[in-house]
Amino acid sequence: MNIIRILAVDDHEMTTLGYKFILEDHEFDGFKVHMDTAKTFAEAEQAIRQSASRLPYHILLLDIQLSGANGDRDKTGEDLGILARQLIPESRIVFMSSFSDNYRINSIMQTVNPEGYMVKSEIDQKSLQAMVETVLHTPPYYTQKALVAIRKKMSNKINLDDNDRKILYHLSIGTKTKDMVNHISLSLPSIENRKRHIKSLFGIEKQNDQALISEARARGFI
Amino acid sequence: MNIIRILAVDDHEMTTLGYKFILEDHEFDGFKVHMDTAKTFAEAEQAIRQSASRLPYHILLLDIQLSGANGDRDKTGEDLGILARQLIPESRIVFMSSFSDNYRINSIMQTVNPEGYMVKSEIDQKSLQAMVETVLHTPPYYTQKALVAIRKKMSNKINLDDNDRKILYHLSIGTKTKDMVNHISLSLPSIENRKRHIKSLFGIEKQNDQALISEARARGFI
DNA sequence: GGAAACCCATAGATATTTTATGGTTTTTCT
DNA sequence: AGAAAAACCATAAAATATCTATGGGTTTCC
Repeated sequence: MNIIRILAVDDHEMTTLGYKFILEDHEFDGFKVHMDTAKTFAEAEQAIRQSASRLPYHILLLDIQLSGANGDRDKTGEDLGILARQLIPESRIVFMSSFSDNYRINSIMQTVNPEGYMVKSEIDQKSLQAMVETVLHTPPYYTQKALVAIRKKMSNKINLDDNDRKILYHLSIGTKTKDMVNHISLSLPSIENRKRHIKSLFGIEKQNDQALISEARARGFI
Repeated sequence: MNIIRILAVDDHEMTTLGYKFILEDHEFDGFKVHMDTAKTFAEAEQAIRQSASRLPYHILLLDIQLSGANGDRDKTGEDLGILARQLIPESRIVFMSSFSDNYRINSIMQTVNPEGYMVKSEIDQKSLQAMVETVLHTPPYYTQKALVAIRKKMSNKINLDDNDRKILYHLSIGTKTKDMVNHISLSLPSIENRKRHIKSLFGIEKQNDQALISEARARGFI
């Protein structure tokens, strides 16, 4: 009987324990699951590094939010995913996220390109088991809410460049336009111009930033 | 008991009949299916137009390839989808395609943005029924091979503009570079420049068109 | 071997983007 | 309400990028 080795990372221990019980108890066709768990970025990193030199994990289940040990701006599950892709490229990576916000999903699809993405509210026993099967044999596996975000992005004809996206991102987190010059290597008038340009692409000429933000959100950019 | 009205369009009559038997016989939760079928673009268009003024179809199942009556370059299922979106915007559209080629899927996701996409080799009784349920209640529904193409596209950081994509498309169908000036409003040197540029984006500088085609295919552009 | 197509480089012409400047309107805060 | 801050807008010059014409070299294919 083959053993599928999984590492589950989540700062809520109950969550990883739930995964562990469900998957280790289940009778898969031709294999059994063995699961390790980690609660912090550091723990997870160590586990991944160790596994890299011996037996790489078959699957990594990563929460995106990892509350830091000391509370400050900490490494996320996304960083962990990027690291894992380098150290153990054969491993399948699945994100288990509380939110299905578009900006996050888009970013993760580009930086990590995971084999799976599950929105936590949609996870149950059956979907967990289906995820493992699918990810091992015919990835990818996405839950419904993740699919909705992905569809939104795919159907989008407008392609903004990096600077445009940065502008939208900063708008969304409340950065003032005049302060964006410190984060984006463009002059103030250029940023204003681009905002105008994006508004016209969105069909909301002559409206204010609030309208831009909500339209960008509706279109899945943020 | 509610009736869900579906129009299935496919030039192979056996295919639509298969859909009809499977879905009309199945006991859904709270509704029954009634299915009309059409074999050609013209038939389908008429059915859609008629339904628009009375009772719009709940779901359209569209094949992409519709062999024309007189054999020449004909309207496709994609055109039908675009038309249907205008005439009966509330209807759910699902493409039933023989191929999962990326260019097609990308194009359709942008022009029609269907509620579902099924690759025919993956269709069976169970998935058909699941598709109907999902598309009615929580779209979208994509089969596995469609998902693979979608994932490939999503994970792609590089964004090419319309002309770039046209160049790749024409390359893929064997158009000679010097003949592309007839299909793309650019001069020959510009097209050559763009090819070079795309190659550098793909990391295959100084290689020939064959390499470009296969790289573009690997990255899901064609 | 020769024609056709591909590949490459240069330079002038075009188009687009950025920037500086100066102003008006809206929002925000006291 | 009134002042300050920030958002908006327009113009023109500067900088950049893109396109095109031209003239080659190189590969591919009959």
